[in-house]
Amino acid sequence: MTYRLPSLNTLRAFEAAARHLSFKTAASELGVTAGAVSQQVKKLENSLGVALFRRLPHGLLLTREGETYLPSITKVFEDLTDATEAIAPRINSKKFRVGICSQVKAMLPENWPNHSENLRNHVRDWVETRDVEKLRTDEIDCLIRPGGGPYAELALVIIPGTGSAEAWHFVCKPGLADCSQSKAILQDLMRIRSEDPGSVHAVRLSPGN
Amino acid sequence: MTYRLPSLNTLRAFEAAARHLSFKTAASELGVTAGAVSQQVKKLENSLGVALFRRLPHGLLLTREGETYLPSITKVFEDLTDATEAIAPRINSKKFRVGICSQVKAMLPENWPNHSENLRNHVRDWVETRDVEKLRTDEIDCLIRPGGGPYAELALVIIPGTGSAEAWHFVCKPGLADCSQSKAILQDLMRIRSEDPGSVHAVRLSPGN
DNA sequence: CCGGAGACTTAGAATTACTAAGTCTGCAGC
DNA sequence: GCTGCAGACTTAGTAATTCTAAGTCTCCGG
Repeated sequence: MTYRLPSLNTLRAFEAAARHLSFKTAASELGVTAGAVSQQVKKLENSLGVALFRRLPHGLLLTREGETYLPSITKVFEDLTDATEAIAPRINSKKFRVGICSQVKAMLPENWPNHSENLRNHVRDWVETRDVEKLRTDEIDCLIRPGGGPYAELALVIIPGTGSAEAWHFVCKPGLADCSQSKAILQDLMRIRSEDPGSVHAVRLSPGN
Repeated sequence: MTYRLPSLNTLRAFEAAARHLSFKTAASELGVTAGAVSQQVKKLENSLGVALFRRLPHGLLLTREGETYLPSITKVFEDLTDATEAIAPRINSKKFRVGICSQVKAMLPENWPNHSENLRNHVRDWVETRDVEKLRTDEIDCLIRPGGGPYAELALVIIPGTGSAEAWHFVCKPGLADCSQSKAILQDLMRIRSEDPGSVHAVRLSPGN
């Protein structure tokens, strides 16, 4: 029962690239650079010993093997998604209800979170609050506010301010800290806080800080 | 079409641990330490927000969610294996025919490669040869011999000797260098060459050296 | 003959996974 | 009741992988 499998990372890269027939577009879907996708796909092709794409100067074509492989891989990802949602529905399919302190809300774009398609996919709505208790009662899934805490039993990610601006705290249940919804929201907050995005990094702390 | 997926590494750890109901046994199947499996499973549980195991002092039990998840995950791995074998049959299902130079053979255990279950799973048989040409004619899948080369168009992994012992060369087609068969064989050779395994590392070179 | 788009390559940085060593808990044998 | 053992857990440090950034190449269109 020892499976010999290519790594999921390389398969995701392949699947996205094959759907778009473009490393660049795939990269933006996956939130990485085109070089990363290129490397992952090459790694997959090496491990299989089979070329999946024909590289053209302006895009990609699937080889016969790639053409055969794509639908199977897509189905595997769908099955995996279904299986995962069956046991952890909230995490995987539900959009977040976001609590935002008014002070922070004032610094977000007018139409947040509807300014970005990606964010709309991850956020159901938001309520103005700074009450951590609403996390425990499940009224909200995450909370964004200026400092505070400690947040025993909750996960905290600190979003530093640029210059003298105050840091923000992103708080949620520990199981939600690494899910895609949290990541999308954090990424957007980071972007908003810094037009020099290279210089600011969120600081992630363990639960209970 | 953006899937939200747990990482394959964590799923493999879960699947093996769930089948064996033991991190330790799973670890030995996967060729890592029990701590690594424990960490991976915990990471998966965190990302799902659901406990998959109940930890007992002397073993594991699946939770209801784990019980539900296991068969789906097993099936996903099987489907993935099938899909992969359909486009790259040789790499994924066939056992290797190994070429070994007599000089090296003399330094292997009497019953190599039948001394280890893992190795038996990856090696069909071996022939005494040092002829690189047999790789190109597909009579063998990999070749183990003392130095030599260059091996244009072939992949080479160098297995250093301890002390003054001569290094060995593991040569195969580029597409085969990273497959599980090669890995299993290399791992075993490394182990044989050093009872102080921490001090020796195979050196992997690009094709064409 | 340029300029742009997209794929490729590479070094180095960032992230992730693994090991090693030590802790804790309960069972089995004395 | 001790003592030894087995297996899971934790943590710090290391190893391996993945990603980015920056630069290259090739072809197409103007």
